[in-house]
Amino acid sequence: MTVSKYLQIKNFLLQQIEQGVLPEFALVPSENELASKFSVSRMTARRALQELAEQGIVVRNQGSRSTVASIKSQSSLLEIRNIADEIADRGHQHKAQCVSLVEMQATPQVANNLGIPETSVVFQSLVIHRENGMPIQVEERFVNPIAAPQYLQQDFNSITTHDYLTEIAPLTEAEHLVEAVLPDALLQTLLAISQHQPCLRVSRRTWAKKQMVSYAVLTHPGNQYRLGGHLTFT
Amino acid sequence: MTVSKYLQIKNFLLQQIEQGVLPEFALVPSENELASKFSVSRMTARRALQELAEQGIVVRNQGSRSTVASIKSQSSLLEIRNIADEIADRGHQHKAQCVSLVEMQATPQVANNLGIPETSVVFQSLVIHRENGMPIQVEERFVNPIAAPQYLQQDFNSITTHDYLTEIAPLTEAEHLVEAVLPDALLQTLLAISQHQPCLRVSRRTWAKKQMVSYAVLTHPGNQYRLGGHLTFT
DNA sequence: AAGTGGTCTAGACCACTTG
DNA sequence: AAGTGGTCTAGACCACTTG
Repeated sequence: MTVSKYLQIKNFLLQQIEQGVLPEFALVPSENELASKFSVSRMTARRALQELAEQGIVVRNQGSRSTVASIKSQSSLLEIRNIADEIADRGHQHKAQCVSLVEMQATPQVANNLGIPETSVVFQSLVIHRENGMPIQVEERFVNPIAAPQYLQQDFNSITTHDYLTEIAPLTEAEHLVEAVLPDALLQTLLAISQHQPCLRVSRRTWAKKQMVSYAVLTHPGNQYRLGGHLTFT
Repeated sequence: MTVSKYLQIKNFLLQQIEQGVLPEFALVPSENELASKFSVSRMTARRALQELAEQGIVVRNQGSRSTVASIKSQSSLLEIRNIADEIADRGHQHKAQCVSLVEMQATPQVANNLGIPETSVVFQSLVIHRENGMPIQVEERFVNPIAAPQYLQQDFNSITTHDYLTEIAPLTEAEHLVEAVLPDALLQTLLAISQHQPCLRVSRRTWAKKQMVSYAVLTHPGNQYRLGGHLTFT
């Protein structure tokens, strides 16, 4: 499988940005420069820049040069995305660290969110996601044992919970709740932030067919993470 | 100002979909058909389809024809809702208080978000929304004077900015950014909260047809407001 | 085999910003 | 005046799904 030319250029630029060769607000090579450097037509070089612009990574300036956008992260509310893919798309390195993976008695809140009896046991995982080493999400997830009986046997340092769950049971439905919260002591430690740093929390319930699979509480430092969405009305 | 060809094609297709000529899952004209119908090169027709695909309005199927996307996946999350309607739906009383309504020089940030020259003037409104007397949203809105020339003459204590703007120019598109922030001094006063109370901020840009209409920064006390969404996958 | 979308070329003219 | 990004053309070859 050969990588298409525009993707090669895109990845080259992403790498330059990631490595700091092209810092925030730096001038990006022009379409013509990229075309000649990569022995490619201008339309192909253009496509690489265009897609980076759509992802909010570079800013196009008609009449003058494109620049590297401000670093703040952005992700789409419209898609259920794997945090690992999101980070990879930004050309950054993702690492997941599984802090705990246990079976526990469902609390009333958890049982309610998973739609199971209060007497049930559930699986619980706590994973820290890092982007280039910086903690960007603490993922606390409660899983319905009926939907994923082998959950406790997985290694969530090497596969994300999201990937594992979609593999064994494709998602058919999801529900979100987004709110701003202050971090408790545990979150302060895990995210390496102060008690007054606001956090963006996404609580997500997912279904496969009609069965509820998991309830996840995803907490992000407010200064590191944003959610974006684009809507078109007909 | 003439409208570019790919936009003409895009708008034509949007209209067909809107009017039900092309319902959910219908086959969309191929790139070649559009090219010949509009006397345009295939690359130009392609661009129209490509952008519709990026917006999730059509689905591209390599080797076979593009189709109109399922309605569910389009109208998914973060509806554009009027805060007044939302509060009314909860059976509560809504009151809006217009704090200021002025013409101002666009700051670079505002000009950028409205897609207008930095030398332009814009209209700015600042409105507090209350639910049963409790402040629940501070709405700071910047409006493109070209899109809403009579904006300054309205009474935003009795009609919401949202209602007024949708009345004079139906929304066709919106873009959101959601983040967690700490309130500045003004917000602390207006929302009656402390400096350490996290807030949920939604920045929203809206378009009517191809014209950008307004840029709104909506700030809510984190303990009073949540955003919800439900997604179904097909 | 015919049609479709995905990638790509080597040109062109334009509006815009900068020296 | 020179460089930039925005739009557009008329071709090409390919991988893929369909009859």
